[in-house]
Amino acid sequence: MTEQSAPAVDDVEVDDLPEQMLVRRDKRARLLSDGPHPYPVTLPVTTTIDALRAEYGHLGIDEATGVNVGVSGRIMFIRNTGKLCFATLRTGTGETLQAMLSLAQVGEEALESWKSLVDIGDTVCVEGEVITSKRGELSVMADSWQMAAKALRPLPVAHKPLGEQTRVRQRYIDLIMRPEANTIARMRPAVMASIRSSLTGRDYIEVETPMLQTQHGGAAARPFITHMNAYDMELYLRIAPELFLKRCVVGGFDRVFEINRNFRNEGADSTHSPEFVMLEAYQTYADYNDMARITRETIQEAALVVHGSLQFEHFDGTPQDLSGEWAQVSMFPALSEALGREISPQTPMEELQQLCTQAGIAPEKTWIHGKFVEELFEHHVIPTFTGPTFVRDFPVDTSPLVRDHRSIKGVVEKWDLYINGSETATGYSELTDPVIQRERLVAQGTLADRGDVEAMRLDEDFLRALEYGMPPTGGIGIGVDRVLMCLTGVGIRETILFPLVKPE
RNA sequence: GGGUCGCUAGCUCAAUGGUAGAGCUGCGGACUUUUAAUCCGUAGGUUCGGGGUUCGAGCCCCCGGCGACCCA
Repeated sequence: MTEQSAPAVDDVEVDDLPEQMLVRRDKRARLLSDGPHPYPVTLPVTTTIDALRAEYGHLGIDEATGVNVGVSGRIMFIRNTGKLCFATLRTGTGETLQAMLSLAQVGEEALESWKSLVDIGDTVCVEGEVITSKRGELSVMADSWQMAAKALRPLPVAHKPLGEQTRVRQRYIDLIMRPEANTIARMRPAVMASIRSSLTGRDYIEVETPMLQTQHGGAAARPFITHMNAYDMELYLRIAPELFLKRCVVGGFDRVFEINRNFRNEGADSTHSPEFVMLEAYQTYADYNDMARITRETIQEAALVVHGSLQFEHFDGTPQDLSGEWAQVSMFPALSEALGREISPQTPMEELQQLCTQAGIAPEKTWIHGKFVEELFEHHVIPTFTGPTFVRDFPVDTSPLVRDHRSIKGVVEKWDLYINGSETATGYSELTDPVIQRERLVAQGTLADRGDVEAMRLDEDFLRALEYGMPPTGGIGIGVDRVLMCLTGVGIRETILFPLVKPE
């Protein structure tokens, strides 16, 4: 592209723009030549819409305060009459304030430029007195106005729901238009802070462990693979921080946690995102019962922070009750009851395969005994849950990092927490015997060699760490996105500001 | 992976195989207390992309793209 031809191409592209964008570009040009500047470096802002609402929200009808302010906001609605103009300014929190421009106050020139140059979607700054209108609307009666940011693209109509595509692909529009999007986006950091506070309040230390790993482990999942040029080697984006956090425990962190992103190279749907936020926490001298209690309390404390109650409603009005103790079921007995026949770790594979076929579940070649049991459980039992439920005592062969149950043969001390049918957290009494751990990981390696892309690889350094001795330890993983889902009722892509989407 | 549905103006949506429309937005005009202001006038389209059937395709057929839902 030569310098001579570039402007010509640009001109063609500009000519192709919809009329409304051309109009706004023209208004920008007029602002540049005649003022006020469409993109000023600074403005006489003295307060915020939220602060004005808080301080003067109680005013009655047609009151004057004598207080002069400079305040800025995005124009959501405009109502112009001949000599008096109204605009609804909105701030990021969704709070609004009315700007009023009267001929008597701002003069003919400023009023005319306002009417001809200002559009819905522009961000403007008005200076003037804080008043209420004759209808009681809190307003600033402008002495002058300036442009804060001229919008070159029109906003969607405010009265119709935004299309799903726009919501996800252009979240900034979603945030401008939909208060609910804003609320959810602000709920996430509140929940993150609450979780941190719940754990640090229980003497946990937060650490950060590698996201780029030379071998992936700590969960059964397919990793993303990347390449490091300096060492000319393949690296994996982590699927879990578990093996590093356990190294911390070996090193003397008796209570340790991490909140960060995990990456799993699997499908994306309303409950799965390829990158998601996971809390993992480990506590020495705790078992999976202790960790279940901490999990429940942590989620309950987060709900209290954002809803003020453990009984609240989702955005669609669905009631959610997180109060009290949560139900606990044991996997094999619950499945046996649902199927009306005894299912145990000793049930023959052929019988499980047959049950899957009857249930319309298509087994995959890589499935092992415990996987069949878990699939049957998901199909027959999980849909019957009515509130938050801990599912306890999982098959040993699908949980290679968990210790055997202290009294039941063939299962491990692991639970999964289901809320609204979605796996929200998991907890263990961790396996601390380095010899058994090695045997389990060797078995995983065999599965991987057979083509199970989710199986773990042998992590020699992790085993070496365990061989120095890890005290009895309980561990949990809480899906932060899933917690947000149960607090809001929306899909995982709505809890994430910028979920991965295929390019348009 | 399989099935169903969707993609039309800036936005949200209409349109028996027969002139592509509406509301809001925009533009021009009126209006000094509006609240999605109102009233009058007016502009706005490569119907997701490609191919086919037909006198004629937004619509029917095939291929592809993106998405939603259900199933596995």
